Amino acid sequence: MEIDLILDRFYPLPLSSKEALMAQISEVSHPKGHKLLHAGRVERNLYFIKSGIVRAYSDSDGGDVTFWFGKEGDVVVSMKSYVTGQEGYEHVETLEACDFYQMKAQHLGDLFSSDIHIANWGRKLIELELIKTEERLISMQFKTAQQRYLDLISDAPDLLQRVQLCHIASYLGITQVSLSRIRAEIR
Amino acid sequence: MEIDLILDRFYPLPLSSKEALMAQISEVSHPKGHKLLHAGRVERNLYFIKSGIVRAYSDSDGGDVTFWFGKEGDVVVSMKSYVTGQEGYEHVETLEACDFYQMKAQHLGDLFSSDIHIANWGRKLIELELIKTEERLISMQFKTAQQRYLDLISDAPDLLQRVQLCHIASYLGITQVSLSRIRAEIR
DNA sequence: GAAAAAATTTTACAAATGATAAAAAAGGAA
DNA sequence: TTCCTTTTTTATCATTTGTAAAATTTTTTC
Repeated sequence: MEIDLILDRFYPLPLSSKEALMAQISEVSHPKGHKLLHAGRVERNLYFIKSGIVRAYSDSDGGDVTFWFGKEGDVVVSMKSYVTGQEGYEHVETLEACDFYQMKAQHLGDLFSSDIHIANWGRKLIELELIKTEERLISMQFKTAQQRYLDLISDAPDLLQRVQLCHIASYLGITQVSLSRIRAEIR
Repeated sequence: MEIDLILDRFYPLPLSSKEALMAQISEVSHPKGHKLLHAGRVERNLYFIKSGIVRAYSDSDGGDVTFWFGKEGDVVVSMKSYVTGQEGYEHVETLEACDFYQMKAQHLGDLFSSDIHIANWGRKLIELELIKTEERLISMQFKTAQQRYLDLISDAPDLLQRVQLCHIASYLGITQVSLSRIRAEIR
């Protein structure tokens, strides 16, 4: 997905603002398995996914817990790190070979201060992210694992083809064994 | 909490911007049990809590599920409704007699378009909200109900005094019986 | 303060999920 | 292909959580 299209996904930008954004963006590619963001660091870059798929995860007692998948058109940013300037709690790794559009968080911050259209574009981007997170939180709170799995395959059927089941299980908040049982029941 | 202090919680605003915001704000009070926002409606107002406590909840099969508590200084808004202009999925009701600062979403939108400081203030407000929601999602995914309860009483001990346990149980994603078991274990 | 209502806890049993280990299936490399 | 590694499924048992109903405590009302 071209950067031009990605930027337009969130909020209509005047051409001059879009160009100001694009002037700060470079392209970068990473192979499958590359770690893009590291928990415990203050991350200084953010990314838009041109192609490929990534996951965000946190360390836990018995392994890691995936809490987000990103694909073409999505923004990759260590939210905690970006918002508060403190160490982030998430790792992000590529699950396929990926192409990214890369930008320094500092540069984006500068644009927020100088261009009101970009400030509102950034606001909208975060607002949409918040809605999605809120909806997932609610579904974690009052849907069963089986319902969450069914929702997932209807919302993002390609995920099953592209992502290992162990990551999907942890994204759903269950063990891989439980997921396997659910899949067997449905069949 | 005075509106002046509330506005400053998120982002430093120049005096002129703060005054522009305050010019659009009026005060309103509601008794305990009042429904401030309704699921299924497009809500046109947002609120800052001057005093009191509220909960946001969604309808579910067997009753309602509380997914947010708001108290002094917090913003009350139907996020879905406000962001997308579509019907919201949440109800908000007062759990105590409450005083609010009220504002029309439309007016705030106008200020976002005309005042870059307010646009960035709004962005910061949402960013902080997103962090909180993300942290809760992660804790739902990889902490036990008991850990979540312990976190809650250390983060917001006053909640236990002010809110019924059935709401706290549903906020934690468990039944009231489970919560009761946890409380008995800890004692 | 007593009666009534509401909120919380307890109990017993059922269902769902987790932990572990082992088997089966799928995918990759020589 | 054939071997080897990784991923997924199956089976067993232990633990957690849910459901429903009763018992207890707390709060409200008169």
